[in-house]
Parts: sequence; C-alpha cells; structure tokens
Amino acid sequence: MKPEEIESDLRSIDGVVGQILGMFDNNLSILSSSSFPEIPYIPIGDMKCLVSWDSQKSEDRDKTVKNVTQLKTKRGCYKRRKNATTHTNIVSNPIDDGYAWRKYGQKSILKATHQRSYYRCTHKVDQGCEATKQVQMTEDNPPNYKITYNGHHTCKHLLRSQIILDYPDTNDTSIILNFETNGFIQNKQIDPSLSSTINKRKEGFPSLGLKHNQTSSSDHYLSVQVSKAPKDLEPVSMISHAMDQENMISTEVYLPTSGTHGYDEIDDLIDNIVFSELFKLCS
DNA sequence: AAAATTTGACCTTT
DNA sequence: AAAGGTCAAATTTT
Repeated sequence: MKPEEIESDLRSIDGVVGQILGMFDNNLSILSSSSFPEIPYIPIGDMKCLVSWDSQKSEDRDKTVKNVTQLKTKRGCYKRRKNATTHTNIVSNPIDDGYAWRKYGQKSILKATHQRSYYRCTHKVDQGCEATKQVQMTEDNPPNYKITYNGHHTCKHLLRSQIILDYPDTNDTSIILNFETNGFIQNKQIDPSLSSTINKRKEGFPSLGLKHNQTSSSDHYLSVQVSKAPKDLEPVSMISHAMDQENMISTEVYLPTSGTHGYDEIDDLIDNIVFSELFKLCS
C-alpha cells in the first residue's frame, strides 16, 4: 500500500474516532438533560408549535402588516434550544461523516474568507430528526473544515444501524462482519478459516448501486476485522488497511493492546468504518 | 418527477 | 443595527 493511502486511511480513522467521541458526548448530554427537567428543553418531536406559527407567518406576509400581539404569543416557538448539544471538530475531508445531510443555507461570515454552509438531517421531514451541522472552511492550506454539529440524530440511519453484531464468547478477539449490498444475508460465512462469528441483519440492506462490479449484481462483501494490535505496533493506536479482492473489500483495524474497549465501543467503530468503506466504494 | 441546492429575504440573537 | 441562522421559491441535479 502506498504511504499516502495509509495516511489518508489514518486520517479517516481519526475522524471516525472524533465522531464516536462526539456521540458519547451527545448521549451524555441527552441523559443529563432528561434527568434534570428544570433545564429548558423543547422536545425534538414537538412540531405543533412550528406548524401553527408557520401558517400565521404566511398570513402576515400576505397582509404585509405584522400582528404584534400574535407575534408575542407565538414567540416561544422561535426560541433556540439553549442547551442543545453541540460538538465541533476539525476535519480535512468534510463529506464523509456517515449521515445524510441536506444543505439549507450558506452565509458569508464576518472575518472569514469562506462562506459557512448549513446542513440539516435529510430525515427532518420524514422522521422529525432535528440534527444540524455547520461547515466552515478554515483559512489554512491545505484547507481544513470546522464542523459544528447541533443536536443529535433521532432518525434511523438506514445504512448504519441495521447491522447487528454477534460476538464470539470465546477468547477470540477478532470480529468479522460481512453483508451483501443487495438483499439479505443469513449467517453466511465468508471464510471458514477465520474463526469468527458472522452477523446477520434485521432488515434488508438497501442497494447502493456499486459501480465496482458489473458482472454479478448482488454478491459484494465488506469485511472488517478488529483485533488487538501486535506488540511491535505500539504506541500506534489504530491501523486500518483495506484491500480489494474479487468482490470483497476487507479492512483490518488494530486496537491498542493496552486499554479497554467495550463491545459497544467496537460496535460503533465498526459501524463507522463500514460506512466509510462503503462510501469510498460508491464514490 | 422528485430530490437537492442556491440564494435573497426574513427572523433571532447579540 | 449588525451578524448569524433559517426559510422557501427558484433553479439545478438526479
């Protein structure tokens, strides 16, 4: 593998770690805000307020006269969630963060040469997901992107979370994950020599329209192997390398031999890597 | 045809 | 009042 490929892989892993940390951050904030009801918090799914306000607003526009009294009574609807969870990180590639975003605005920002872009979750309308992010290109070159995430995703992210992992109850520390890009999978084993369990999914995995393999339509595999890093690799925390075989992409990730990793953590990690690999495949 | 982006107006916050 | 954030009609892309 070329050094620059390895480097870019490491960078993407770095981003993934940032995202995982962000998720923990989010989850903690969610937990704390729900256990302390006195903190002002507007429920995410509460759309009634917005709907009635919107209709009022368009009437006002037609009359070109604003009804101040009604504005005041509806004003609560505009209140920003003061304690909404935010998390920012700097990233070299702003595209691949595993969520589906819809751009809804772009602004010039004072003392910034580049404009700031505003995104909201694609599933805001169909699932009421209120997650939002801003992307701001930094001044330095090569350019980086400061990404500010607001709120958390309440949507089902179709690509990422339908993957259910079963873990070996043996001392085997490696996990193999594989799935078809079309249709379903039922405990299919990709390589019997790898003594690992195979996951299965609850629901069908949506077709990704891979350009990668024209000859056969439905038998693509992605395998992710997570294992303890060999001693001589420390203190490198993680190394991932991916290789193409016929219609299989396989990625290996080493976790540090020291340090403790719960299955949830590894689950998240794999989730992210899987997504990121798929993303590469499709682009 | 449907979904995503662009862009200026509109709204809130500072 | 100025700056930042959001809406939504027009436009472009899929």
